[in-house]
Amino acid sequence: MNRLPFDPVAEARRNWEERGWDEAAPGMAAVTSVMRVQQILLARVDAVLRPLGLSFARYEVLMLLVFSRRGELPMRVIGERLQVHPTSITNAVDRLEREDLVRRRPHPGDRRAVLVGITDPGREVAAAATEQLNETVFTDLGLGLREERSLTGLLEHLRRRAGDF
Amino acid sequence: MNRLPFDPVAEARRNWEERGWDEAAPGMAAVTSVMRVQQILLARVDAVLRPLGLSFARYEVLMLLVFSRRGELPMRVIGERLQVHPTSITNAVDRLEREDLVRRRPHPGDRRAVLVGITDPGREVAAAATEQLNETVFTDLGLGLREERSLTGLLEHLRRRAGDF
DNA sequence: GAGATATAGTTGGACATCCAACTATCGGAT
DNA sequence: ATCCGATAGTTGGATGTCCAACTATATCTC
Repeated sequence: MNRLPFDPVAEARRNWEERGWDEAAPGMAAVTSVMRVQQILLARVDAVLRPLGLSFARYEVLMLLVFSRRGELPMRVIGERLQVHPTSITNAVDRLEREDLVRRRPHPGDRRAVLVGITDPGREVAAAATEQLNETVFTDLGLGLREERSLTGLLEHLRRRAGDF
Repeated sequence: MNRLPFDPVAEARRNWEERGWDEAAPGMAAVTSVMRVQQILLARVDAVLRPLGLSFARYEVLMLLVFSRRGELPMRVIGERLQVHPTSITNAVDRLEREDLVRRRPHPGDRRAVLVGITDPGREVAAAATEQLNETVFTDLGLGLREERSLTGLLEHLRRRAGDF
């Protein structure tokens, strides 16, 4: 991916303001920035996870299970926590199960529900992935600690307002 | 989508710190936050654009052409500006062309290259989409102006460090 | 100026996400 | 107790992204 000789977001904002859309320009710039940064970060994360046979979504599922009391959760809870549609969870769990990293079993108390439990190989892969992500991506985002905290705080505010939690 | 009784990002950070991954915790929180916010914003934008038959990617292509001198650009330039793989551009332009919003023509100076030009209907749709996005999404992100600027600034910093521009 | 290398764009395949529709089960209202 | 709306999960289809491989053309190198 080539480096551009200018900031495309700033360029877009300039164009917005030129047309008199001043009200909307800062929001447009923020939205566009988030989209691009997500692309950048996802690419980094995926590069680490791909050799391990994981996507970011599947990694998140594994970690949720690792952090759960009994190493298992109903599908619904996973979907809620990751804020994605049930179909994405079905898909992710299908793939994880195919590689023996998780296992489905019927929920004892609710015959509609399915419990997903992490396996020992699942724990191993999750640990390896976390170690590499921590080392390679999370400890060096290209921002200082203060900036990272500030960024996370602003995004938290937005998420709260959006009804995320 | 239901509201969670707690902040999943803060919860994840707590889990990270419990395991002694303090170094990586802030970066993990920042990455996770960006992913989630991108999801939220993309959902809002898509909800506006879907009735117009556009996706955010296709909208970006149209706006790039609107802002260009002659209303046309080579595929390569579009891909560079939007920082996506050539295949995504091929896909986006295919769809836009199918709906007569853009048109391909051979590049006069380089027989490998293809110029993409916006049509009059393309300009109309782009204008309608922008009006609605400005009104519905961009002017109310759920952050104050100061916060929006701050957010955009932090993300700009990250993009610059990542080699975006 | 011929051959190696790089670049522009497309194609096919893998994968992830969302939506709509469906089955099965649960649980509340009457 | 029964009906009826809500809930859990899956399936199929559309969309979008990335990657690897390919064709065609341009450009660099000697």
